[in-house]
Amino acid sequence: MNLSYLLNAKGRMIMIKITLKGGVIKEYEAGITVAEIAKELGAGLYKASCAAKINNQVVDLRTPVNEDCELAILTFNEVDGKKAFWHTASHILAQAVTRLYPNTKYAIGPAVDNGFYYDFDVEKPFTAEQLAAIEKEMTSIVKSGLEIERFELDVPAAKELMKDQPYKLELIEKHAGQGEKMSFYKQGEFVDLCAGPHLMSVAAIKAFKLTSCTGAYWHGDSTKPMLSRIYGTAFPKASELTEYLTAVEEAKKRDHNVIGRQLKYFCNSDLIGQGLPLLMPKGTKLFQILNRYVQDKEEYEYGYVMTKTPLMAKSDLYKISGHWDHYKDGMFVLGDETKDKEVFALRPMTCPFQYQVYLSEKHSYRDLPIRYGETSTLFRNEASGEMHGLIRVRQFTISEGHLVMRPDQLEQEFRNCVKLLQEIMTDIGLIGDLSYRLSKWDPNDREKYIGTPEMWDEAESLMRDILDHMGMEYTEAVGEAAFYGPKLDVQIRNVHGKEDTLVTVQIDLMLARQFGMTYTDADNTQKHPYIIHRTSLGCYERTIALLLEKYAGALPMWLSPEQVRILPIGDAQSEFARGVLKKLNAAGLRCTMDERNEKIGYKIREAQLEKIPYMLVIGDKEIEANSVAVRSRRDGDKGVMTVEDFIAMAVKEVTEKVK
RNA sequence: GCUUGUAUGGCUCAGUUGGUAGAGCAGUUCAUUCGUAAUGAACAGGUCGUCGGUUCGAAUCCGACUACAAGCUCCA
Repeated sequence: MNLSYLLNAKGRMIMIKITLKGGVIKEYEAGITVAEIAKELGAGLYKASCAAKINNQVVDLRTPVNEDCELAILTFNEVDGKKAFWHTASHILAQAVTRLYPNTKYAIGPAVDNGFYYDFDVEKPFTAEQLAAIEKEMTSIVKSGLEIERFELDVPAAKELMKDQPYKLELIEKHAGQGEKMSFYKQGEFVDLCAGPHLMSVAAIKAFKLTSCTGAYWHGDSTKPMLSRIYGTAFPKASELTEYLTAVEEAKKRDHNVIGRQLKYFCNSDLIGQGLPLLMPKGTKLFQILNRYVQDKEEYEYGYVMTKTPLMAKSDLYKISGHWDHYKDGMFVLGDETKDKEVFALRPMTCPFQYQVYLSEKHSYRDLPIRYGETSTLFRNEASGEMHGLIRVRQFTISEGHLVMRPDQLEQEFRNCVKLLQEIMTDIGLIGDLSYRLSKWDPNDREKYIGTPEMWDEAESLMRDILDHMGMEYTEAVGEAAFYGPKLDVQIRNVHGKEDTLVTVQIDLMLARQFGMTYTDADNTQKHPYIIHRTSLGCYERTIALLLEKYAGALPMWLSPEQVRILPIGDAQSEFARGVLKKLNAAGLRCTMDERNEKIGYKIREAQLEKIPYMLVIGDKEIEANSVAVRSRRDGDKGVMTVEDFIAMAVKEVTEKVK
């Protein structure tokens, strides 16, 4: 290897200045590797090092440093350190699998948010039973402490090395045009085409666990073959692994799909069908509370007017809107196009319906914006494997709205939509769990979208500008837009870590043209309005699911279907207790009474398990003092107070929406 | 739609190598009127998701379908 570039004119080693964390500058000979620097800085740091950043670029520990730079050694405590750690774990997994199942073709194995996976092409997909054996093999690999070497090959040599690995060949082919060399990592007999970075040896992956196995399409493309994916996670210390696994188990206990059924918020019926949950009385009450809250807020604070439009329409409507061409697979079509004179379809979105309301009269620029709101039930024929509790269903009700406006009003209206949704998310307590995503179209997949590239560029840059003006933090995602325009998607994770869109605000410059929607401007010309499609609370079913998970079923007082339960000790207190019940109901509190002939401990246990915020125990002592003994589900016995004091306290908790 | 699992009384689960089902909770009835997370007893409740196959015999083995779970794809 020719290292002459590391020498100066006099043939002496060039010294370079490296700025470390905290601004410390150290001098090293050019060509020193990051790992050597880490070792020089301290054995502990070297042992913990996973990767590094040179001038803010993530690099492998083996990277030679040839010029002055800023250097940060990354350990498992940094995100990119974790990624390298997990990526190395995925190689150990692949090595174990290829040892146990020599005919395996291996595809890709990256780090993900909380661990790693590796995709394999095997004759029979892996099942959970096989994971233990694979883990055992992984353990022996880790114990062997194999060093991990990195090397590079040109394309022909890379292809020769990977000649038995079709997926790797495909990846090499994909990168071949870029003129770069292919990098490989080798640990013992196992070699993988891989961009890295990786740890120096397999020995650090002490605590790991294979968590699940499942199918996954090659390149995430459902037309490609399905591979067998194994998920796992790993940590530097066993205690951290245990902690993580315990946290995952704890999170699953909050699963709305479990507690929502347990607490009788919803159920399903085989006879009714998949993705069609039934809201039970408690779920319906919660729906009603949220719905009234949203409708009032939109009408009285944000200037919305309400519509109530049909749940279905003739195919003609969807042909104009573009749904027939772009969304038909997702719709429930009633009738047979080839035979019936008229074919109807249940609506998958509200937009074209509210547009018809707009179109029913002439509009002046002075009338705008018009903000249409609707508690709108929608129907989407999701593929059978996609349903999930209340989060993904075939019929759902959304806090829907369409704002029709002049272009000059767009920014203000958009800002108000975001403000509204943030106020609502603050009130219900989910604000801290949200992330924002600008969902853009995919210019390489024109089929999926209507409109011209110019219109898309305009709509997307309008949205980006507004978001930037607002100082919002957001990510951008290609190919996530609606077929008619870009979206600001408000994302949230469920207990399984899966991300879904909770709320969306969309800019639509296209559909007004399709439908011939106009207003008369000040210069007496007809113009197409801009439209914002938006939700505020999102869809009720999904939001209810996330609320149940957030609070593990113990909803805040203002959202609780049953806020107070009165528990008389015996029949003797019934009359007094009924009087208390009346007063509480009159104060607007959702209150019931448990008059059953049961012991007080039994009644308390039930109310506690049902997560009723307050229990009022009434015995002779309370009657005598004209009071109630208050027990909170959170703090237990809170002592005795007068009915009036309790009402004042409870009402305050409701009005202030205490979490 | 795809991959892997799962499916036993309202709920949570047992059911050993195939010999037509068992518990706890919930329910009903009776007794108990009780002070901060389960009073006691008795009774009732299931052709083991559906359909078909193998077998003298199927909850148990095989197949198809339906539903549920996690993941992939898709999506609010």
